[in-house]
Amino acid sequence: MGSPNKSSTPSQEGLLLRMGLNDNKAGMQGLDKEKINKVIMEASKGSKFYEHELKKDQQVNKRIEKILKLKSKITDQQIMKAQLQMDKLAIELEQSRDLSCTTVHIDMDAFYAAVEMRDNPELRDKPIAVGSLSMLSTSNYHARRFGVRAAMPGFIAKKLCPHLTIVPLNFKKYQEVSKEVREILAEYDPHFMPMGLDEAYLNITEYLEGRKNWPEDKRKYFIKPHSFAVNGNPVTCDKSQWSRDAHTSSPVLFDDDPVHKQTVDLSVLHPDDHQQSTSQINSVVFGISAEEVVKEIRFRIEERTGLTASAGIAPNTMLAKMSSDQNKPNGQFSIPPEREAVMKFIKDSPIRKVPGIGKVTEKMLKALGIVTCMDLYQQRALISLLFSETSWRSFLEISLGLGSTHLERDGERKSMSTERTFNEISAAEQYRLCQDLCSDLAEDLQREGLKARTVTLKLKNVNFEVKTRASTVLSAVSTGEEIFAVAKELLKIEMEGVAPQTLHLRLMGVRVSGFLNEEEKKYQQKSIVHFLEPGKQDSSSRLSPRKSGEEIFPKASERESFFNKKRATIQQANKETSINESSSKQSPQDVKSATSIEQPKDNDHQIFICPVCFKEHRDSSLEAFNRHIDSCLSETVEKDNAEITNGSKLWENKTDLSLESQTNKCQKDKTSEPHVEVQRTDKVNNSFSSSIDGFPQLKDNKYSSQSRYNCPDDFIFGMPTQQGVSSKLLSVGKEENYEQSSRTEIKLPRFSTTTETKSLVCPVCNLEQNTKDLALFNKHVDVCLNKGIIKELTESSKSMGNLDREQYGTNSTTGTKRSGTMAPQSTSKKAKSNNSKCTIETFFR
DNA sequence: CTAGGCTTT
DNA sequence: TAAGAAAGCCTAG
Repeated sequence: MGSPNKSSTPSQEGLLLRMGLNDNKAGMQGLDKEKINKVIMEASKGSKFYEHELKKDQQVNKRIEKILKLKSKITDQQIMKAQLQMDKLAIELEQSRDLSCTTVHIDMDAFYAAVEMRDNPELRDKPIAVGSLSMLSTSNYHARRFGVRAAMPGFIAKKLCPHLTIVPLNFKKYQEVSKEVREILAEYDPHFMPMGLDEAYLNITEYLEGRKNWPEDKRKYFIKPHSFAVNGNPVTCDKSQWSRDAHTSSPVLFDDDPVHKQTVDLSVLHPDDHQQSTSQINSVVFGISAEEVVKEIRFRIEERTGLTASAGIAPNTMLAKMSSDQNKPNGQFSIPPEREAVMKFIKDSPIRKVPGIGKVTEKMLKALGIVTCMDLYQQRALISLLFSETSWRSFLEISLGLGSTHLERDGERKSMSTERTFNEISAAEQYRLCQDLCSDLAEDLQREGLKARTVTLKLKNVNFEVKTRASTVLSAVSTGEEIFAVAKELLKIEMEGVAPQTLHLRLMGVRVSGFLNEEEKKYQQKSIVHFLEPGKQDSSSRLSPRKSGEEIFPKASERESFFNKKRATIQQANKETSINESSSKQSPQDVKSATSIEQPKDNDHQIFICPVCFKEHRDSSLEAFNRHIDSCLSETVEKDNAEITNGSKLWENKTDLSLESQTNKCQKDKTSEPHVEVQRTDKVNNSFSSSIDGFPQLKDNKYSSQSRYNCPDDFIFGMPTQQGVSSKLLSVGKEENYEQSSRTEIKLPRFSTTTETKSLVCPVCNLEQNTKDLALFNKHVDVCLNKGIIKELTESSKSMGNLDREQYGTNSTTGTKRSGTMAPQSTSKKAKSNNSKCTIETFFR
């Protein structure tokens, strides 16, 4: 595939490949391909997009250079040793090869386009694509011959194929059709795994077992007289088509296409049939083999939806997916469950066909002379020395034709996001958009009843450069306001970073991740309730997260600057007394005692320190203290809200950006924070961004450290905990101590109230601790935490590093699910030297 | 943890 | 005029 195009320069070729337009998938002639590439180049050249693609391409080239340099340093001896190791591993893998499963991959042909064609007969003979002038989701096979492909902008497609009809997306419809298909699939495997709307994996092993004994009539299907009611217009199919080929209900797709080869006729449909004779012409009986079952599935899909599907049958998902690609459209391919058959198939398969190997990986491997899976196997030693362990392991498995044999139940969701591309907008509009994104996201989030700990802002500038900024907060978020509170800060920081310029964005996105599990949800809810209303048990009244942690606290930069100053003061005083202990080595215990200076030692001498004003409150009740905090906070909250409203106003009415209102606002801010110097420029956007909360810009922000302070929840019980006073503030200094203390940064608040004497549940082990002594209880929690950390450490050390010696002893399971990404990064020097060292040591173990 | 990247539909 | 959205995983720092 993809014989090199002589007319393109290497870089062009690479780029076109990257753009996904040059792999000759639709089977065009070389000449056509050349023309196509030329048109694409002309349409692309000079665009920002193209420039960015070039840049990315150069980055990949750099990576390749790096890897080649590494390669040149590898000695024959190293290769030999690696070879032996890989072979040893290969043998292990071989032993665990499991051919007992029958996996099927079903792939609807040109799905969206096919649906549109089905529903609009006028489109049938035309090249069409689904999407917009800016982006196409898919194209029909007719259009593909012109080089029109998915992920290509429509305006370029139009240049390639002026008669192209572009149909707008109609997601609801596709979802409905997809649902119909899924209903069929579920009959063969109730646990089938859908991948998007048009693909699915099935494990039909069990089904096949049961079907063995099925009587013929259970496998018999009647052929519908083919007329599809399409939007009220019955479409009758050409009779001649049907008498010739009962199963091509979509002559639509392939009528003039040489690919027609795959249309199934009755004789092909059940080669092992005995039944044809007895049944009428308009019925069909399917056999009991996997092939027959898959034919049946495809037949039923077509009968039901009028759309064709391709399928692959194989002993594992990787092979099944590759197989389904083999005879598309409207065809199927099967790899018998024999090692020999598997190897025969894998041998000549280009690595690019392997799911998980994309353009970049392909290019990198190609630079090493690896194109087919056989190359991949032959170069296994080299690969093991050049790529990360995850990568080379997966490469080895690929080259042996191994893949996961069971379909993992779709686990819990890991993240949720929404993003939007737009024409350039002002800073005020950017804030507003961010707000919208957040509330959209919150809707989805609440639909699934999720709360997230990490909020990530994604920005793409007009040069297509992508930036992400994340912040993890202790009090999980779920409402639009809560998410926005975090996202806004991230956005603000970015804006300030370029001030007095504005951000020239073309996309903004918000993502949330780190979802709370059920227990954590309950726990966090409880903590908040306790903080806000100690003594009251009515948690239901608090279910509205309007007042959850993030919301009621001031915003990040305010906290940052404000708390930092206060903390610095305390720290200063603190240092002076404890400088000796903290100077040299300090155990985690020491860190804690140093940091817990404000923690009450026992019930009798409670000293609360307000996290807002930092005043001490001796001998006051927790209720009174919390009331104090509330009042302290209410100022900042008010301010916050005012700002948000202000921002919205700015969005709605730009004329309101008068200098006067700005000045007022700044003055107001100044009153609450005397140290603030608000920058004012003539540019509306800038004054808006720099005065959005009236705080000075934080130069050289490092988000990671900053976001650590973002969350005031370490004050949730009125006391700063270890987390709140990170090593950075206390100048613990030593790296290991920092590591330790940050490791201990488990998102669990401490209990420092003793007003309630009911039993406490350890947040780590979940066991009730019948102690009234908080110090004791906290100690227990510490022990519990340490246990967890130790466990974590041992586990992570096990799975760490390249060629970790442990790994050679363990037999890896065949079922290993390969992730979507191989991301074979060039190994760092350090890693490499470790790598070979381990290699040698391990091997002679 | 954070940031950037790769891959997939 | 015009080059997507959503999600998962990997890796380096």
